[in-house]
Amino acid sequence: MTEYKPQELDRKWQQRWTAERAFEVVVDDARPKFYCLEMFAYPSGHAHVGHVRNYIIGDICARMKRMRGYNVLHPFGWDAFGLPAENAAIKTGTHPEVSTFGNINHMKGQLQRLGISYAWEREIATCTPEYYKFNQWIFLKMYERGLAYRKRSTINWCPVDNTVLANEQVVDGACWRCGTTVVQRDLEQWSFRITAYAEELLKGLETLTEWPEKVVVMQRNWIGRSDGARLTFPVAGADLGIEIFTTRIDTIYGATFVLLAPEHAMVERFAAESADPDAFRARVQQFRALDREARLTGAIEKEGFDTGRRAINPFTGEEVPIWVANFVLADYGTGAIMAVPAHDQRDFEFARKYNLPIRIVVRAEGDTRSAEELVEAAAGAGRLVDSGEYTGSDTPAVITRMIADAERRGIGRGEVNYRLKDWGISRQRYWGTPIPMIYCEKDGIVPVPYDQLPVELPKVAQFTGRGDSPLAQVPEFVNCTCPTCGGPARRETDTMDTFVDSSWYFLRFCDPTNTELPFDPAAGKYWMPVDFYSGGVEHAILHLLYSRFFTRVLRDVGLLDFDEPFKRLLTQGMVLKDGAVMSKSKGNVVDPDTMLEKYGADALRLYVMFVAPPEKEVEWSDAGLEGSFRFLLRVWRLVDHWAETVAGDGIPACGPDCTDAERAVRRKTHETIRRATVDIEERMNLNTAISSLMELVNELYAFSATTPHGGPSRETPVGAVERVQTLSVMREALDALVIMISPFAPHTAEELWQMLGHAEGLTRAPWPTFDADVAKADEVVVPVQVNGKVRARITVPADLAEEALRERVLADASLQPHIAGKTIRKVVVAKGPLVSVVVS
RNA sequence: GCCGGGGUGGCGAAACUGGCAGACGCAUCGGACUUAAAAUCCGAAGGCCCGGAAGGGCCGUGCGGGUUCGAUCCCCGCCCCCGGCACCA
Repeated sequence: MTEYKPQELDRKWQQRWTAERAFEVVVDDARPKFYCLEMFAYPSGHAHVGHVRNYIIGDICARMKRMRGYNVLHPFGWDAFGLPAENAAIKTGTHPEVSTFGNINHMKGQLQRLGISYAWEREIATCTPEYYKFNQWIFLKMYERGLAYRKRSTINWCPVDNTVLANEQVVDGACWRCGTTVVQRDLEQWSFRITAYAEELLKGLETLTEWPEKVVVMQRNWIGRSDGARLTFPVAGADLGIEIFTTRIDTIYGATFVLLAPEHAMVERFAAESADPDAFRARVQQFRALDREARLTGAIEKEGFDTGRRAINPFTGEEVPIWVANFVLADYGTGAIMAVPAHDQRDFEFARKYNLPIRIVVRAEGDTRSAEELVEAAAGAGRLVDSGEYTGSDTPAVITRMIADAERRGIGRGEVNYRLKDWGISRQRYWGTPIPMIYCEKDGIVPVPYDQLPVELPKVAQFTGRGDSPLAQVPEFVNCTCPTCGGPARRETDTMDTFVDSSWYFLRFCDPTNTELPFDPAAGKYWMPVDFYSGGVEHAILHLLYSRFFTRVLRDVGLLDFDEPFKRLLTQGMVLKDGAVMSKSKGNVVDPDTMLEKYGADALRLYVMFVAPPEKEVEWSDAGLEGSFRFLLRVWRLVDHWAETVAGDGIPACGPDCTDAERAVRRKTHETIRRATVDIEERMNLNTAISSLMELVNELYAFSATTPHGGPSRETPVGAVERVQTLSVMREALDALVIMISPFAPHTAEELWQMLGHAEGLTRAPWPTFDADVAKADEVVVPVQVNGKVRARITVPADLAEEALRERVLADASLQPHIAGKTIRKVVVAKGPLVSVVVS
């Protein structure tokens, strides 16, 4: 018997694949393409089995599709910019570039040792000028289209380190490094106008039929469309109007006050016009400060104060007080609302707290409570009361009518609002893509001309973690000439959010070396969209939404001719150890290399796919890995036992003269082909695909034991001679088994494939085809239920007619005790087949 | 609070969405091989009860109802767990 040495096989076949460039691909219009992609990796240094699970899932898919005849693009790359490398530089002084490429190098080795079939010649790293040049290119296209613009927004600022902090650098409201309480600061920053595509991004979700429902719902909620109306409440005694947004115009007769966000523009005006402006402003400031602190710790108490001004309800003509309230959001809707305490829980709490009037104007059927009796707002639909001409109308319908009336009277209009906000992309960091903009005293904001891209990161920079943007401290970078007037100018010193990098990298893989464009549109047209995309749920919203946004922008720029980048999405579950997510800080990581040394890549791959379906979380188990290794050994012994006899020439294809046992083996073989193919290709239930292969192996062991060769655990007796049909059947079974196991255990399978006498490698061997005739059984066991309980099983010819089956069932001896002397009410023959008898 | 997804043997799971619940594996136990052990091969195994045994009976997919010849699957009402959003007017 040949010994199974997985580590040697790993090396041998990995070298072979590399030498043969087995996974490289070019555009080929003659073959159907398949783009299989796993979310690229942040090069943190070491991949643990949790990360690696995702790459294995993608690899099973890629390898299988190759054998199914597809031209498979399966690339990999690195999401290489980011804060951790810069933080490390601040701590250790190592330049981010050095640590990043060191990490990439190590992780690439890990993936190669796992035998993941990547087209490595297409590898990209987002931190290279060749890549980020096109971040800048896309930015400029956005700028031209008005999709990139400057706006004031709030950032976290550490007053001691004098630096901007990312949200994850703020721990319990304090700076991660020095512990100082973080303050908010307003900065001019670049934003992408993703809201311009809000409706399209929402609509597009309906076409994503191969995405997990969960992710679609999360995106839908994130975009948060809400249909309502914008109405103007004139300010009493002033030539002013407060615009409010409401989804419940039907409750307007119950609007007993108006609320402004503390940041609302009119607040400052009211302050200035008030008797004591300073006191007024102090109160507003107090809210803003309280608000911020409370947000950091959790729930905030609703608070507000009366501005002393009054607004006129445009429907009732009634004057109502205008208050400032801390819970009104400045950046949603208009930053002002009409408060209807009877029918909105927040307004209700506010009104009770400050003794503001509560007026019921919508009643659910049978509800006769007075406003004083309410213990919470009645937020549901109902019939309007005390609502002038609208009294007696019902909630959903009356909204349309009231909006139309408002429009006619020029006091408002229907409006759609989105929760989705524009995407602030400026980061005051070094390790990212420089934003290609120039500030000139004379010409203002000037984009860097395309022929001057990329704006490269200066190699030298101080990583102190203090002060403004690190790039602002590099004069050679900052000082430049204005492209328009040639005079002295300053560069933008902020870099881009790394989500920009990952919003189009899948397009770059189509044409990774293009120096003129992000990618050749023809290559994009051939390879895109990504047919199968897998990665963690943590990217369910941002990364996937931004990618969908970029795809549409690039479509409008003329580079693409479709809307959605990812056809099928799989969100893989995490791997837990001791019930917790693996992380370096918890010290519970399982290092794939350790497992490789012990069992080889294939056992690890197989185990991780076998424990549970890919979407599910799994708990790591050494014993489980051991079990998968045992299964591979079992396969190895089986093939090794038969290889020599079965590999020879002159063995005919399986013919009609098989014994029952041989036919049973063929049946199992084809049934396994059917199940494994569907499980891998359609259902992505990789665990059940493996279990069906295990069943086949078990059956082949049992069959072997009945042949002159004997079972695989024994030496083949000298002079054992098999029926030629046995050899045909075994050859068919073993070939199919080895091919089908190869996506999971490619190294072992290649070796076995060679042992079975195949000269060509396995990576593009044709996937076996299912033959329904072979798989069909001649006899079937039919369970028979009496009043819902299985009372007998009868064996009948598979093609027995339904009528004959009924007769056989009712005549069956083992059933008699259950039906004798009773009246047969019904006999149901169900598919399966299964017979259900109803007696009484 | 709202929105998703789940609760199946000792454990991971399966049942291809209304048709034999627990495939496949892990752990366990028994047998074979071995001087012995490991490895390997073969076998047992949801719970309770009857039987010496072969075998048989009842219960069983979080809980309570319903629809159906038949429910892990569909419907109604609860309980628990895991994710996401969280004053979005």
